[in-house]
Amino acid sequence: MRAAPTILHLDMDAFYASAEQAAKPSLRGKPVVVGGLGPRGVVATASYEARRFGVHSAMPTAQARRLAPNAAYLVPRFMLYRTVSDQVMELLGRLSPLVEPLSLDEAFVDLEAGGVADDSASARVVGEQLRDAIRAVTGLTGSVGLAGSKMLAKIASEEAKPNGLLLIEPGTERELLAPMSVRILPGVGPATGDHLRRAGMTTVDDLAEAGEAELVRLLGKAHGVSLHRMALGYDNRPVVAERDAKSVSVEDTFDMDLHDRVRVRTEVDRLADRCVQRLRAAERSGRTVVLKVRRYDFSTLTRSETLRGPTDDPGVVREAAARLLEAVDTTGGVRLLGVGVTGLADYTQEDLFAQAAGERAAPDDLAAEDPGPGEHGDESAAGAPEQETPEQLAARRWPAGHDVRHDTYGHGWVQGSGVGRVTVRFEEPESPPGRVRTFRIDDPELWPADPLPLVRDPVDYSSWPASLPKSRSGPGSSGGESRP
DNA sequence: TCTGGGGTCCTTGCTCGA
DNA sequence: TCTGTCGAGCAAGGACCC
Repeated sequence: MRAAPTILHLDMDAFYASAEQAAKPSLRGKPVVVGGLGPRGVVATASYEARRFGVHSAMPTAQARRLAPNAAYLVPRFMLYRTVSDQVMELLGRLSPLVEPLSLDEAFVDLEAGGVADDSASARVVGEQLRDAIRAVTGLTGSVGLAGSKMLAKIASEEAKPNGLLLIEPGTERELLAPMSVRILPGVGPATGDHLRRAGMTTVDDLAEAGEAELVRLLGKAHGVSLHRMALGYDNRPVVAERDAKSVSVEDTFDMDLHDRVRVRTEVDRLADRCVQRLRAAERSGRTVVLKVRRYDFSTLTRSETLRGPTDDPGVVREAAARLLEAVDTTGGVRLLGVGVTGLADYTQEDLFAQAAGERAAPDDLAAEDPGPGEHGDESAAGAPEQETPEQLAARRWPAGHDVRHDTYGHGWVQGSGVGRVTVRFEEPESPPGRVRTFRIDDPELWPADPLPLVRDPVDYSSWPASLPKSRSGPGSSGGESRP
């Protein structure tokens, strides 16, 4: 427990919303909500300005609109977020070979393994320089937690938010954790939190005092043992750089419940094909096919079937999913369908009989895949404009927040669209806030465009962190500020 | 108010073979 | 031959995370 605080946890602040504000000058300082905009959408990220209205992640977008009617509502643009995330991960990779990404905006780094820090002072210097580097390269802010374990580093970055750094000194862990809510510990969500509260435990100290046996009795072996250890500040999980995926799945929630059994079957086929596309892109195959059905009343059930060997054959997955669907009662309506594959392998040991049957039923035609109703329109094919027919022009969709280019007015983004019109604000990441113009959706001068870099000429960090840990003279280093 | 999508891990219950 | 037991594999669901 007295390990040097050389585990770093980075958490980008309100990542998707901040990236949108950086890309769109007119949104800076204003409430921004990124998420699903359909009738059943939920909030992925809210900017700090939107959070002041009570908007938060996982809230239904309809509810967010009631709380913050004047916020900007945008659909996620994963291509932009992935690009920024790659830049951040590249910086982390300069610090250590042991970087464990948790998502696009979060990662653990083992600084000691990278030889850039071995005590509190050097770890703090690295943390400050990293925050400066991220700001210089991406234009965004991130919060850094430093501690002797992953759990404590993550708690530290949470406490440091937004735009801060917190280092937990060895020996102070217990004292720091004791008064905190049990919900601060990883693995304690709403259900476990309620369970513990009913047993009279609300703080981390309550868990530590309760003892391992009592927690095991309440929560089961694995959960009870690990929770008690964490309550005492013990967590020796290593930072793991490479993690193999264990499953691949796709799912869609429909704007309206599906009642037609034939339509349900069609959607399952479509999901199976999308799932196999993802599987093949990862160069994997899988042995167990899982069908997920969420019914009209939000009850969710899964059905699975294990094949004789792993497959990446769309026909085989489609047929297995269809067999599983046969056993599910869908009267009353279906809200969500999902198809997944688990038991992943790097090779295919095809069930030859099943494969042959699949080939008879449908040729291997994934190239003809159609995107389906749940596709988010993300990563629209931007690029060299080609001649479009009037029908194609009239059918174009302009998702809110996506980039566009107009032959006359230049680069902008979609502020809204409807009744045959699309409203565009013409501005770029490093321009002043721009003005708004409205066009017909089939305007032949208007094109989907790729996102622009958030920082046009970033500081060169290619030699960073050569000078660590002795000095803090890394490029762009301003010393930063840290809390508390 | 009405709850996304893509994952991971754990628990429980059942079956089957040694 | 029958019975009990144990572990592995599978299926389903729940909780959690970002």
